[in-house]
Amino acid sequence: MAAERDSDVRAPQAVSSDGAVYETATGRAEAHYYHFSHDKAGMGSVDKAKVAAVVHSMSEGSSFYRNEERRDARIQQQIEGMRRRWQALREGGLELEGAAATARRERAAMETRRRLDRVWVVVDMDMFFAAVEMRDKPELRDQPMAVGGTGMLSTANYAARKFGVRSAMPGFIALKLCPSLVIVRPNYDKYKAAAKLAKQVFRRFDPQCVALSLDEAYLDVTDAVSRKLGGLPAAEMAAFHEAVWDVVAAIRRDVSVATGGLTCSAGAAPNAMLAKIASDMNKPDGQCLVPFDAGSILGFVGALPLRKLPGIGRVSETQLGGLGLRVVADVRDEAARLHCVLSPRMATWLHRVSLGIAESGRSGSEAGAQYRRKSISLERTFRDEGSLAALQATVAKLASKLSLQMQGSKAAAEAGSSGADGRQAEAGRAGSEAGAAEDDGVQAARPPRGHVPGFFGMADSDSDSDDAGRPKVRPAMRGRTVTVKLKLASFKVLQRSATLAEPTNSAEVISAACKRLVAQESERFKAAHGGRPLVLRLLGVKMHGLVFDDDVDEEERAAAGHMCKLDDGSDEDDGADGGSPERADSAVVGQGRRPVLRAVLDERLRQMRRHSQQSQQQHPAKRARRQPGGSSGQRSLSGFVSIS
DNA sequence: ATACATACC
DNA sequence: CACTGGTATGTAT
Repeated sequence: MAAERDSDVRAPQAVSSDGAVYETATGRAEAHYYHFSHDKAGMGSVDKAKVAAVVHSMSEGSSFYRNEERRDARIQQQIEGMRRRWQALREGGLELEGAAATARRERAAMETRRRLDRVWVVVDMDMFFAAVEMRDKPELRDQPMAVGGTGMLSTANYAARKFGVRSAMPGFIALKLCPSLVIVRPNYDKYKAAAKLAKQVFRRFDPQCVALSLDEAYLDVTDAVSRKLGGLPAAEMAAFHEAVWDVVAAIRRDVSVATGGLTCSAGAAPNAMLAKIASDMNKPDGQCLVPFDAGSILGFVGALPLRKLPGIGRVSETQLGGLGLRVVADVRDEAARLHCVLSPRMATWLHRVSLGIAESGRSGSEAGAQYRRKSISLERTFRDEGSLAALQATVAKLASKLSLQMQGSKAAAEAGSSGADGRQAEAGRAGSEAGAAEDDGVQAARPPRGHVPGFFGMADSDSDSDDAGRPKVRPAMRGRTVTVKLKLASFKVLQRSATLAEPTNSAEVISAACKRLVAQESERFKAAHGGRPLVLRLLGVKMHGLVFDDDVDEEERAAAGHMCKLDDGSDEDDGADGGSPERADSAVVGQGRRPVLRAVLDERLRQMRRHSQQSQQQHPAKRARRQPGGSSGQRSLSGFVSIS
């Protein structure tokens, strides 16, 4: 989480090639838009050692903590293996020389693909949930507060952060750190309403903007910047940067006005990855512009701690740290060696992002590609339970709930409150924000679709209409593979899956399959543990291998004897158009149609995550992934700016 | 195809 | 009191 800086009237800044922040000549625009300043403290004044001690004392000896220790031990072991390989690489050795050649070729090819002709902006609402609560209850404003429950927090305001309270922190630990902390239960409807207002602003700057979560959006503002430049060739880079700066300031100002004073932070850059990183650098209530030239970009990314890269989480950071790599420039310098120690994908991905290169086009969506979810799941945490009958009852409930969601909006609507289960309306969802600092980690990223109010205590997670008020159609789907997730009382997680002969969304079929898997595992556990029962703290049911009813192919249409033409070209999440469920980056389906919103979102997710993950075994970290070729047909700014 | 692990919000 | 929930994807087997 970017160190919180004070926020009032920050001069426009950009980062120069050495990673330092410089001022542009564009101070005025935001000077009068931004007013209040959260005290700069943020986490800056937190006594980290003390916080760590408290957190540790609260966790020590718990099942959770013991599980974490096992996990850490495993990771450390992997790192040992990596380190040995790393050190065994000899200068001048065959392997390393070969890798060096690969890395050189790779870099040259990547530089070829660098694009500086699109302007991306990532907007991130500041401590979103908490900000909404504070806006609506002034008495909370000067009070340390967080949104969530005693189990888990979603987000905390800055007063609370001073005590070390963070997103994704269990509420009971937060209360130890800050006894006066006020924990407010989430009011998702309010957050959604606020997000909707913000989105209306985003749409004015980019009609195809994508909301990645309630509190975060991605915008391609290239056209808005062009307009700002009024068609005049902004031969000067400074004038171009100023225009970008002003557009971002305008977005933030308008969001604040539209939402009744909520603030946001934003980053602008030639690609979404850089914009995302930049959005975190001047929060809260600030913005950061990454200059549109390769030299500055290399300096900017090079100085970043690896953890700042979307896709590098706690584990990858630790692994790379074990090799002595701390900032992005380190991996750039060690690209060859990394090719010898990491999986090819991970190595290539790291190399590419270390150069600040990422997809900058709108890709798939522009060709009318359609987003289709790959899986749908529900899971539930409960008190340790060792009775198989009780566990199976939960499985049945999850299965029927999932079945309902898979049957689309009609089924969900008809189900009404029957699915009830009001009793478990507990904490519902809470924190987010894996691990480290980062933004505000408002999680509720994507409300489960077809969610029936009340089941998990998240009332009305999805409204019946989209942002434009059109009725939302949630397509029915079936899945071929069912997976049950079991979290033991020890926090160890197991998963067992089975592929069915036919795709289904029947509650009975799903339930039966899941129960069988759970029963099997229960037996296996008893056999292996001298008859001790399998005690769980969580059960989950997931389906993948999905086929959508509105996504049938030609033969099916013919056989069904009707046209499944549901898509009107609107940006419905799941309009039908016969697109395949896979990526269709190059599929030129429906040229003139508006891209499906979700497809764009999917694109963003890919760009940011594609690279995450890694796996333990031998290869420590993430992977890489080549992006589909840059999309064409986009207006370029090259007429306005000289691109180096 | 299955299992596990990581990441993101 | 008490360490979430949902989706995606990489890697290994």
